[in-house]
Amino acid sequence: MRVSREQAAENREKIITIAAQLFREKGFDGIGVADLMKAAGLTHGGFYGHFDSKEDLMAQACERAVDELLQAGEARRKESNDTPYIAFLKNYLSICHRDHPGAGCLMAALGAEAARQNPTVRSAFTQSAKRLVAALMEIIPASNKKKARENTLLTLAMLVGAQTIARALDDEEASQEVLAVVLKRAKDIA
Amino acid sequence: MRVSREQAAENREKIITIAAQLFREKGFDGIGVADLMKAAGLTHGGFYGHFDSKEDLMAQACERAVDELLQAGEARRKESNDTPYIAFLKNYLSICHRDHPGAGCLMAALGAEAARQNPTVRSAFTQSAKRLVAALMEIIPASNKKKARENTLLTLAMLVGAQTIARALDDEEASQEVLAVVLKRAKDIA
DNA sequence: AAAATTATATGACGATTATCATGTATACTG
DNA sequence: CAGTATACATGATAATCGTCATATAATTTT
Repeated sequence: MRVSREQAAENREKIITIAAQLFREKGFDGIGVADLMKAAGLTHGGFYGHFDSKEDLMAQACERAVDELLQAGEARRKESNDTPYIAFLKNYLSICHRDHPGAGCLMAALGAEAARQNPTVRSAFTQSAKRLVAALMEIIPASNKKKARENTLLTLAMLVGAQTIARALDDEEASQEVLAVVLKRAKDIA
Repeated sequence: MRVSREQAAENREKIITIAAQLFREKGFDGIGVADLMKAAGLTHGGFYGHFDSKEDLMAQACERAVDELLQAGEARRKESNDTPYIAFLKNYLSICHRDHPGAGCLMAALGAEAARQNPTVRSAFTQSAKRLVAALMEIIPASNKKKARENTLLTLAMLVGAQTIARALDDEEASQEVLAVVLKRAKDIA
């Protein structure tokens, strides 16, 4: 019933990765510790050997989610004909992103819930958000640094709101309309 | 233990109003039926005499939340020197709105969670969202109807995203920066 | 005024939750 | 290789959840 130190570390990483996915899919309250561990191929008992609490995991899962986002963005940039910024917009506002929140933007999936969490989780979320902003600033077109920051915050707000609304709407046509309108107009903003 | 027909109807309205507030403050999962009833001055037992289920109440609370929003918007419009559209922007992007989600925008508070609810709740949320869009279209500046709709969807996305981010951030300065930048630039969009 | 109806209170149900205690098999350490 | 440490499994804990059954008191209805 004991595994190697190395295997234990892998298990820990897997729990965080699975949590980063399932929290985004189902919300912090939508998935329990036991189901999380089962999804990682373990039982619930070992959880508190790895983490202080569920909230401890929530904080780490926020950072992990952004890790993946930045890494995936880097990969996509190389296989696209568009500029990095246009590629980012197209991907963020895609129907694929709308339908797979578990692999998507942390802020769109968990922003509203994060606002109600304890200081540890909020702090981890804020740090992760700042890393996202910093990464977006690198690829956004702007005449100077001040404008770049403005453009970044404005664009991010548009994108987060667009996915929040598109995901909530029951009406497929209206949902796609939101994504399409924001994509069209976002290109002109920056 | 029984009240008049009229009093019972008032109680029912009160439960919906309280729910519309507390759901936006704490999330659908963040407040239980018993606490909801207690906040309305009742005990939990009578709940199922008024509603089929918690989800039934969630659906009705969405509609109520938008009722209040439109009504409050109407009232504010009369006591402002700004145009209705500018007044709306200033109010939506205010720190007051950020700090009081229970009296604020349904989509910013519950959009992400609504996407994971059952068809009844999603349908009620969608209808409520469409009423919001229709109301915003009436006051937004645009050269024609098509542009008005585009401007509305774009602006709404910006606003919902801005509040989602501003509420989530632990950093007061960064939070206010998001609201300020979006306000400044939103004025030019439409 | 008597009878029927019903809105609410009390209390309980099973299910689910986060967390913790213990046991055990195995990896590390000497 | 012997002994210790520990990662995980099993199982239990108390708390909370949505929901429902029953009792009761007061309103409607007749």
